[in-house]
Amino acid sequence: MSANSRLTIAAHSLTWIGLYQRRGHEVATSEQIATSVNTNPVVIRRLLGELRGAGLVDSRRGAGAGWTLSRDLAAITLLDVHRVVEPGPVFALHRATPDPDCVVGRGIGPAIKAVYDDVEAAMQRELARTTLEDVLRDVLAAD
Amino acid sequence: MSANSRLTIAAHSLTWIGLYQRRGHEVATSEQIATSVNTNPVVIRRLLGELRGAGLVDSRRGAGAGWTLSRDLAAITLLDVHRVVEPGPVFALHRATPDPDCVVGRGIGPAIKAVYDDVEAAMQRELARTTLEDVLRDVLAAD
DNA sequence: CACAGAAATAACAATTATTGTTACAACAAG
DNA sequence: CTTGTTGTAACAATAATTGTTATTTCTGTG
Repeated sequence: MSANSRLTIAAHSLTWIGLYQRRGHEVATSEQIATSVNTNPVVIRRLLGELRGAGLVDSRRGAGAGWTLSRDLAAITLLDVHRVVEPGPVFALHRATPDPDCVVGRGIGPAIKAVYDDVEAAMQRELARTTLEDVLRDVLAAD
Repeated sequence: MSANSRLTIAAHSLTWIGLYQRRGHEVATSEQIATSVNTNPVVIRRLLGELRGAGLVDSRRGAGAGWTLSRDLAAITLLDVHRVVEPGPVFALHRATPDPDCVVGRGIGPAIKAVYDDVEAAMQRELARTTLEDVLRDVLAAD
């Protein structure tokens, strides 16, 4: 697969909007965000559009339009973002059903899925520990 | 990307070889394994070839050839397998370098990478907790 | 030595996700 | 009405996974 930087780009975008608003601006445009991220504005709009669907950001249209956070940075965890931009499991089970006449073929699916579920849970616990406020703090501290 | 079932197929293959050997057989052919997994033998050979490079299996060529485990199932964790078949991080950073003239552009990479590292570590801890012996036990218990 | 069975390997197509890009429609502030 | 920006569609480029076919290489056995 090509590199999957959706979570990175989404977190970057939200953090940028948060800092921009904190500095007194009303709305951030996808053009501005794209400049900081170094990508195309449409990429930003697509991602932020998904995040809007999850209630993390709002958008205004028309002249003077742009994006605003729906919640404070401190109320958005990386897990919140991850859930939106990376749905679906990290590991897939078999693409085709394994041989039902084989013990291993019959039992391996459920057996390994139990492990995958634990792995996902551990991942989510880690992602939930960090808010975008934490990220912004680290960003500013490193400057 | 297409579904990533490499870890699942690899674990299935190794578990199958382990059970087959435990039942008194010398070597397992990719044809047999492919039947249980329900895929093409070449897919199995490719994966097992990578696992051989990591010292998890051996292969014999010629007539009566096939695959054998290099270690007991109890000495192979899912992390061992994962390391071989899914190298590289779960989350990628930016594809293109973010704007160095922007505070967020400068700092977001290291800030978020620290989180990603913690997530990977948590994932690996979980994967290391399960051996293929555990998997086989669950498989047989469910039968 | 010849044969047969199986791995080793190369090559290709199909599918899919991500990313970047262009173009244009929809919309709202002034 | 003009202008700036989102909303959206459409497309290409890239890349990874998976499946498949075909061919070569190796080795045990008769």
